[in-house]
Amino acid sequence: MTPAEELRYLILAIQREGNRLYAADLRPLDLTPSQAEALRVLADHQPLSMSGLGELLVCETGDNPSRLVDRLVRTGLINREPDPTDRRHVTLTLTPAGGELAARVATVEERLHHTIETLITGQPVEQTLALLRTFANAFPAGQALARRREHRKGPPA
Amino acid sequence: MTPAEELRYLILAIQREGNRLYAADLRPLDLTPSQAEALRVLADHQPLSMSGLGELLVCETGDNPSRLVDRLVRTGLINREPDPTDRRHVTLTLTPAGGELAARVATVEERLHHTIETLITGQPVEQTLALLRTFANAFPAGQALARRREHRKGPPA
DNA sequence: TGTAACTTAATGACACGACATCGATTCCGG
DNA sequence: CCGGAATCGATGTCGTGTCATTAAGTTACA
Repeated sequence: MTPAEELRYLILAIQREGNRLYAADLRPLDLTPSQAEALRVLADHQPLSMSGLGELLVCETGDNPSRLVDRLVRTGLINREPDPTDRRHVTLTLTPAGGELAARVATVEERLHHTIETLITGQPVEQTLALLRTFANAFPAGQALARRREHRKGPPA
Repeated sequence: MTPAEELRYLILAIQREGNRLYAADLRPLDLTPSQAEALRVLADHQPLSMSGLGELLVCETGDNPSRLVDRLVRTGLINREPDPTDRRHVTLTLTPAGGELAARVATVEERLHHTIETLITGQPVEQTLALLRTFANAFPAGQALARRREHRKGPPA
């Protein structure tokens, strides 16, 4: 197995299993991992338009997260209001319930990250991150991450 | 952002984008990445039962890949026959068309792996793989990978 | 032997994730 | 001011991916 192939399958396997673990931890909150990510991003960057949210999500690459938002609106976690200045846009904000749940998501994430850290301590973490970063930056989803690191709020000007 | 959190999102982002690239390369063959993986695994390990295939797939963790196999049977790429010695089992093999397509998948994968290698040359690949391996081996999907490395054919005895 | 535990594959349900398309709205060039 | 191009969000469709359940078959043990 070449390094490239092994890397490919390792990343697939880890993503899947990590997602399952994360989903299990989120089940008491009645949230999926994607929904949790949307809440966390909104908590940090609201208000956002639909595509503005899409640019900050690592899941749901490229497309509008309309349906993801739909469910969160239906469950009363997100407000979706038309933007009076440009009626093509919508304005997304967290409801009070959404804010509370976002905080609980943060707690769940802390636990998950703690688990991850115990798995990788003593390992060459920095080298790994460096490699994955250059890898990810070649792609849009990686750039979504970079955007979130910058804590940018407005549209790309 | 802690190393754990960054690692989590990097892996998610890379998996998504890699999957999109791979899917685009597979589109001329009318195959999805999961279907391609099933064909490749069968090419290397046939005949397999349904759950035997499931144990070797990195996608479709845990559960039986019945529906995945369904489509490949319907498109004439896989034979699914009852096992006369134990009628709970099915025996999965590639049809001639499936074998040809598996070979073409191998070509597509070579191209993909070449692309990956140009992205990671000059990077600490070995350290990265080591970290991800220990990470993955904590989980079933990672163990599927290990099983495939061993070229094992029979059930776990 | 008879039946309870287990294994295997299939299926129902639900939420993504990706692609394509559509209708409404806004922008821009003339 | 008008009309085409561009933008935004919604939606149709398809194939997963996961959990739960079910039905059929086999095994193990009293």
